[in-house]
Amino acid sequence: MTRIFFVSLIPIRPEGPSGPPSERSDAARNRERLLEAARDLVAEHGADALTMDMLACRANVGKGTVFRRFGSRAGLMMTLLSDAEAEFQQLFIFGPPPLGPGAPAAERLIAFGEARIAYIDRNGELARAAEHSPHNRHEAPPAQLWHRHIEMLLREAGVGDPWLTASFLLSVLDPERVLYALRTQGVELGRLQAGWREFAGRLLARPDARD
Amino acid sequence: MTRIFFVSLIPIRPEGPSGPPSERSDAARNRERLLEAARDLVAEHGADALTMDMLACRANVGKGTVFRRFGSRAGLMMTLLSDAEAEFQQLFIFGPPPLGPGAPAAERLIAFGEARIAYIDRNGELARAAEHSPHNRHEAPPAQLWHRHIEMLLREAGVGDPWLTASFLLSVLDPERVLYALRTQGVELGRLQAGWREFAGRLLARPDARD
DNA sequence: AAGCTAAACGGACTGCGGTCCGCTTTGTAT
DNA sequence: ATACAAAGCGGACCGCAGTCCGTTTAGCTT
Repeated sequence: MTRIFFVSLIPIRPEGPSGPPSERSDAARNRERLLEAARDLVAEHGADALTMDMLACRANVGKGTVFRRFGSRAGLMMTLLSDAEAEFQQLFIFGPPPLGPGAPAAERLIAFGEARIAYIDRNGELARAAEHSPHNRHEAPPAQLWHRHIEMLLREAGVGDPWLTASFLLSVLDPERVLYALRTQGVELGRLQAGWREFAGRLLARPDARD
Repeated sequence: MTRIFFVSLIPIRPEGPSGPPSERSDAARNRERLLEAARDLVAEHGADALTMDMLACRANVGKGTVFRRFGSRAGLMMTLLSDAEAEFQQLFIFGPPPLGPGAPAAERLIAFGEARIAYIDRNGELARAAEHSPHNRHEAPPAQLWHRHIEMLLREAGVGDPWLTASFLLSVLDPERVLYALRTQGVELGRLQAGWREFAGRLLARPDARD
């Protein structure tokens, strides 16, 4: 049985550049200024070093404006990530196997983790900062989508309690943890991915393997 | 081959009540005051609501004193947990099987996770706060001990890259995640433990099962 | 008992994320 | 052109973790 998910694909953030309420011109101008300044600051000093005051100052904008636009520091980081995130989503939902549909669940799960780890290796600091919110946390739209995706794969593979198991697997792929391994512990990207392959492979290994 | 680990068992915190440099009397008095005040505040309002100013005020002590004693908020929480933590350590190192030595690795791992989840259900807020440090994080003595323990079990079970796999499993048992499932998502303790049983069980299932 | 020194003390201060609210700008209705 | 509401703006303000440094005190020495 095929489940159809009504997935809103791109809208990582609720509002696109031109929403129905039609953004006021000064607001649009300020949003551009802020995004440009934020990208510059991240490029120069890294995501962790970016402070909201610094950003407001650089963009010649009041601090209140920054928070009205993005809600929080995490929301800003989310916005900065949205392009990369949308691309990643495309790949595992519509892309070619084994990441996209067409491959067996076990292979798709392995590919998902490998791709996610590579993603974190590239965009990890932003991703980590995007989750560092007192509220939200694991409730951001992308996280929910990953969860549903993995849950579906696990159900396909006949794992009991796929929902909970998906949570477990997402813990392993948490940017905080993955970055800690990559940066602080100095684990090589390849080793991490190989570890995931064995981990996920064992988890979905069918005792009655036959193919 | 049996590996012998020189494990310093109790010292979750570096210094005990009577260290060699012999604590000054006023310092000892203030430490007691602070611990009592901290326990009261946690009992009254929960660990998350405890602020360092509040604690200093309640203990009739300067803020600087609080930080000299515990280093950080996380350090304070660590200290408050040290008794429960030491007890937990005793159980999985010296206690009866299946948690303690004597049972097969797979069973010990399952028991470890179940015990850890129950522990987090009891002391989770403190444990989560104890890890919420900008520095340290996964480097606190207890976490290293758990890691070595799980690593040993995985090696015994013939898992490749036991070190990395142990990191993965500890991600799943992270207080942040477990508490989120228990409190925010409303997952029942029993379901969480059952999920872990299946998860860890699958992971260590030997394809050539014979016993 | 008096003097001395290192340890301990306390609270003002900093930096940061986030909020609030009185003022300004924009787009529209007349 | 003018008036007017609402959306937007900005920066003073708050709470909190953590630091700094001038002052106090415990406990040893003589």
